[in-house]
Order: sequence, then structure tokens, then C-alpha cells
Amino acid sequence: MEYITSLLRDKGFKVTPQRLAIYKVLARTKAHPSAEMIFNELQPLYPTMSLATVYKTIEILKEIGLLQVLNVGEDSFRYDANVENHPHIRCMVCNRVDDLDNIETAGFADSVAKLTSYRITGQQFYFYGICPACQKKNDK
Amino acid sequence: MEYITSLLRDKGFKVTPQRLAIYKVLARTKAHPSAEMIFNELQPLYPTMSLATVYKTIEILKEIGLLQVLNVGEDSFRYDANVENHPHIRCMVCNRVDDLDNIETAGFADSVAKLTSYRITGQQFYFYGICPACQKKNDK
DNA sequence: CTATGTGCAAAATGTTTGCAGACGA
DNA sequence: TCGTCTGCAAACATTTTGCACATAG
Repeated sequence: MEYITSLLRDKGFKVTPQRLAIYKVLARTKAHPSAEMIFNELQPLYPTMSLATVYKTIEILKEIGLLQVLNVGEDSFRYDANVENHPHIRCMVCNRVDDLDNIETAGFADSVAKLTSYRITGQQFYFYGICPACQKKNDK
Repeated sequence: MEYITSLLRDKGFKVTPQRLAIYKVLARTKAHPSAEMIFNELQPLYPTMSLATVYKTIEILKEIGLLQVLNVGEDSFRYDANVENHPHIRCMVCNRVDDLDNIETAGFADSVAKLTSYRITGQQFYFYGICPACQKKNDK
């Protein structure tokens, strides 16, 4: 948490309560919230904050490497303060998005580079399915 | 191409010139076009076709399993008439999207299922980088 | 002939932008 | 104090919807 403060300053951005609050929401959760989810969560504490501020802050956090952007096939983007490369899985019923740690995905980039002559800069692995909770609901 | 005709009819959809034309565009290309790209390509031949028709047709083609939807991190979706599961790679400079055949991605789903208790229904692997052509341009 | 499809325009959704006043350094 | 940031409203881009007319079967 002190990290974001000095990182913002180092990169020439000002440290504001809004920016800290938005990052704190992301850092605390594993729910991979969208901009609107972040906005809603902050409403009680920061009733005057606008969605535009959320988007502008996300842009900065992405730029300084404090979050990564996810595209799980919804209309909106989701954000993850865990910037390490790891796969994600979305429940197509309740739309929750979970991390998949413990899945080995390194090594792909090299073979892709050899196969295509692309210079690889990133990767995202997404899985889709039905989460345990939604499976139970449907069984009833 | 005769396949789509009978498939549409079997599923209770009517066969129209627009639907055939849209599918033909998708079936012929490996460029993974967006709705607007499809629309633009059909403009000369079908000047009265509307974007709404493109979207409605895409919805049907997805439903009957003739296309898959891609999310390569852009604001719009892209579509692929190759419905087999295969990874994709996007050039972050020119935004072209290429197929990655010859990359083994099966086997993941099983270990994900075991690890998470999700019932897996699909997966998408995306790579990001710079394509050979754009690398050359930048070197100059 | 009838039900479904098309094309238009309007609406809905998610995101971005411009700008006046607020505030961090 | 000065330059950046916030919050608002308007603009934008993509996709969806409602409806009158057209058309496949």
C-alpha cells in the first residue's frame, strides 16, 4: 500500500484519496471487478466520486504496472491487481471470475514465438464453465 | 456452404441472402473480422444491408455453432467461422489477429476441472505481441 | 398467406473527453 | 502558487431493440 504512493509520485502522478481508494479495492479483492463494481463499492465511502475518475485511475494504474486488464467475454473489462501472469475462469451462470494459480502456462510463449515469428509481449488464458455453487443450484 | 443452408432450416431459421453473405465472408477469411468489418466488406455487394442485420445474423450463427466469438482486448468482438478450439495471437501494433494451429492446448481443461470443481465448457488462449511485418517497420 | 427477417432509427451500455473548480506538492 | 486532478455532463463507440415493410417457405 505504501508502494503505490511512492510509485505514483515516482512516475509524476499525484497521490489522491480517490486513487488510493480505487487501488485498495482492487488489492483487497479476488473478484476481478469491473469499473462499475469498483465505483459501486466506493459509493458509500466516497459518494462524490465519479465513474470517470475510476476509469482515469485505472488507466494510470495500468500504465504504472499495478493492474492488468481482463477480457472474459463480457461487454465490460475487468481488472486484477495481481499482475502476475495467471489464467482465469469465468462461471457462465453467475459470471464470477476466479484465478487459476497452480496451472503451468509458461513455455507456451516460446513455442508461439518460434512458430509465428511474432515477438510475444503477453498472454491470457481463459476458461469458461459452471462454478460449483451454480452446479448445485441447477441440480435441485 | 450448403451446410449452413440446411442447418439454418433445421433449426427453424429462414435462409436469406444476407445470412449466406455474412457467413460466406467469415468462412472465406482468416482475418477474424469484427461486425463492422463484415458490414464494410459487404457494402459494395449489399448496399442496403444494415449493421443490425449483421449483429442479428452473428447471434444466430453463434447459436447454431457456425462461429465462435473472440475477445482479444479490443472494444469490439471478433468472429471466427473456424469453431475448433485454437489459440489466437493479436499484433498490438496493427491489430491483426492470427490463428495458432499446431499448438497443443488440450489437456488443460481436465486439470482445471480437477483443480476447481468447475464444469468446463470452453476455453480461449490469447497471445499478444508484434507481428513480423510490424517488427520490420519499426526497425527502420 | 403467414411468420420470420430486414432495415431504419432510437435506445442502451460501457468508456472517453472537455472543462471549471478543487486540491496535492 | 501552480499544475494536475476531480466531478460533471456531453460525446463516443459498439451493440441491442422496436417497429413497419419485405420476403422465404
